[in-house]
Amino acid sequence: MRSAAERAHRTATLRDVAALAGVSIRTVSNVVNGSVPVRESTRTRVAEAIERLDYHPNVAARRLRSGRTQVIGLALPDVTVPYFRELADAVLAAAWRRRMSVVVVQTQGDLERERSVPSSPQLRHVDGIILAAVSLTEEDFRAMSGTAPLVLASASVRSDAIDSVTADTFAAGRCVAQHLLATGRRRPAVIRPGDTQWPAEYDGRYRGFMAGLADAGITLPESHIVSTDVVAFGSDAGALRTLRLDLPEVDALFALGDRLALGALRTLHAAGRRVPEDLAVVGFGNIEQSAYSYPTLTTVDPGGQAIAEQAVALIADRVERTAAEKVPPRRSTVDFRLIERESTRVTG
Amino acid sequence: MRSAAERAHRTATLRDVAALAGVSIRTVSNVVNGSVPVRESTRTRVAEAIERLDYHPNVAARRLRSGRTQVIGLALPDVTVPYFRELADAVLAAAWRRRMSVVVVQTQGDLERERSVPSSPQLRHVDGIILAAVSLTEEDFRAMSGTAPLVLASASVRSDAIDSVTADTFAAGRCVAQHLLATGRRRPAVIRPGDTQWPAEYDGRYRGFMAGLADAGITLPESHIVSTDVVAFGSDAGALRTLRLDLPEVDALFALGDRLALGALRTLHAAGRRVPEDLAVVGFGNIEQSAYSYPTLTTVDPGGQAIAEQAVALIADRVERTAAEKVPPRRSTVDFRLIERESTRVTG
DNA sequence: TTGAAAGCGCTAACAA
DNA sequence: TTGTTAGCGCTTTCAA
Repeated sequence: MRSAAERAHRTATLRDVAALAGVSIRTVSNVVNGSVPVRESTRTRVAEAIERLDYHPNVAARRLRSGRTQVIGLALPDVTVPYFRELADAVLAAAWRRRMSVVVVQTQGDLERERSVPSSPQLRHVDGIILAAVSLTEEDFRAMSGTAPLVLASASVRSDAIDSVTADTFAAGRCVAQHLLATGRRRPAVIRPGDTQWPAEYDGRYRGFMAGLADAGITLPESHIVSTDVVAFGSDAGALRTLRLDLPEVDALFALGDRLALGALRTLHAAGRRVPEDLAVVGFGNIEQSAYSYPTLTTVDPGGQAIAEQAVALIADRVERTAAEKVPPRRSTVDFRLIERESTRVTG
Repeated sequence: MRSAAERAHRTATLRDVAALAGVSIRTVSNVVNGSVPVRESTRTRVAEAIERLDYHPNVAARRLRSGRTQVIGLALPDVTVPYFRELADAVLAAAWRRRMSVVVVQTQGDLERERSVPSSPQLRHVDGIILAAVSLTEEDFRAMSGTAPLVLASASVRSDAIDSVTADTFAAGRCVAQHLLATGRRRPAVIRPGDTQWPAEYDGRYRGFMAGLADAGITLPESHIVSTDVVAFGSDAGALRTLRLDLPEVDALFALGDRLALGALRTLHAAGRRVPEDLAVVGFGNIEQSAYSYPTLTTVDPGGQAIAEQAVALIADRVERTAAEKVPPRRSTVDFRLIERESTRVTG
């Protein structure tokens, strides 16, 4: 049985092209792959035959021989979560530019599923895998090293055992603290996701923020560290209660994620507290909506675009080199940017 | 050179397993595929050998022989757009359950890119393609029929030429009208995306709504049909201006998409018009945020989950049947649901 | 029920 | 610069 995509008209093979062009299949292969010089006149003749027969290389055969697929895997928690959705978008775009296909697999951030990514049957035929892990630890990464080319691409999770590209979320968190302090805020609070799900994802920015405050001699009281559930948080009543933002002395709020920040904005508005006049708010992620909220949200752009771009480049590079070449794990850090918008604007 | 995923330890092949089990490769193949009965004792021996060698079938070789890949393609405008993101999520989940991989390709809703989907190199090796088209017309679909198994899976776009699964958006639009009328509203307005980009996507629900109003003898004046840009709409100032919702007589608003509706909600709130007291608002899409807005949004769930599930089932079925079997195009309609929330609640 | 063997279409080593 | 050819690992026909 022929491939599904090829049923219609029996597809042309190298052999057909060779016959039509009056050369050997070797020559056709050379023309197609451009790996070996071919005389111009021959090339033209072959090209014509290819054109005429609408020849397309059979990927499976090529793969069977060469081991390359031009397919990469992208494993992430869930395309529904803003940060990962935007990572997916960027990876897809970067891969497209390089004429590679992307197989997407969702892990739901589940530890077991993340662990089994490199051995997943769904990813068995890929050249390399971009893994946006949120639950794995260094131990897991060590176990994974030495398998297929693998690049870690979360904003926060990095490793010494395998390639990783991340944002320096610690520095970003510290930068948020500095920004808040620089605009005259002195009594900040933090909102973080309560479900300890995906702790690694939020840890860096949290510690960075605390460090930034500590630099200025500020320590947060327990009551100014609020934990809440990201999703439930969306419902305003719940958020208001959770937030206890009746705390009147708080003059700045760092929400560890944009969704959290957006929820806070709504809640504060409903509660009659003015942003940024009474209270500055900063998020993290620079998701699309953050530019359209009321007021628009100051946030950190963790450089998802750049992370994606680099991750794809790293994979491509690893794949390029043959098994022989041992390249030690590389760690690459992408620049974050603090996007200043209305929610922290200095007023009157 | 070996496949990337297989470099580590030279992977076992059928031959290795056969040697270890003391049978021919034919028998091992039979055990692996379960296609032909195998004596129980033989089966056990082979299974042990497989286990011991950690044998995994080589997908490329299998594909080269059989033409199947267990990979399907998903082509959609952009994983960043709520409806398509949720479609992607559902397709990924459905495919995962069937142990299939999904290659995702973004078209940006661009006509040319949608047209070239079936012949795209990125999708050359898939068994079938789920296409969420927004710009193609019946003519394009006809041109595509007869190539790889292909299923159309937008909420609105259907075809006579190829398999399609959609929601009955016309009925849904009409249902919205009925709901609004049933709750006592008499002077509705519509907001639709102004950029005529992806017209097909919005056409059904729009016409359905109009038909529903017509049933009750209502015709909308021009001034009550507002066009606006989905994204710019997010900025409140822009929206307010665009909306001209100073129109004081309007008591109901049908926004053809949830994002539009959510924007309207914010705008109305800022303008001091109360929802649902002064004005009812209905969206379309049932995107996650619609459940968390203030007030929560009444909207239509076009059954994206079911669409995805069915699309995957249709593809799997098409792939199952060999080329010989001609199955005529099938059209499948999925149930929509009107999700009643606060924004249309009857008050007082 | 099992074995032997013929390719699927391609890449690349070896020859010319 | 080009031709010849040996497989890559698997499925499947034909025989036994």
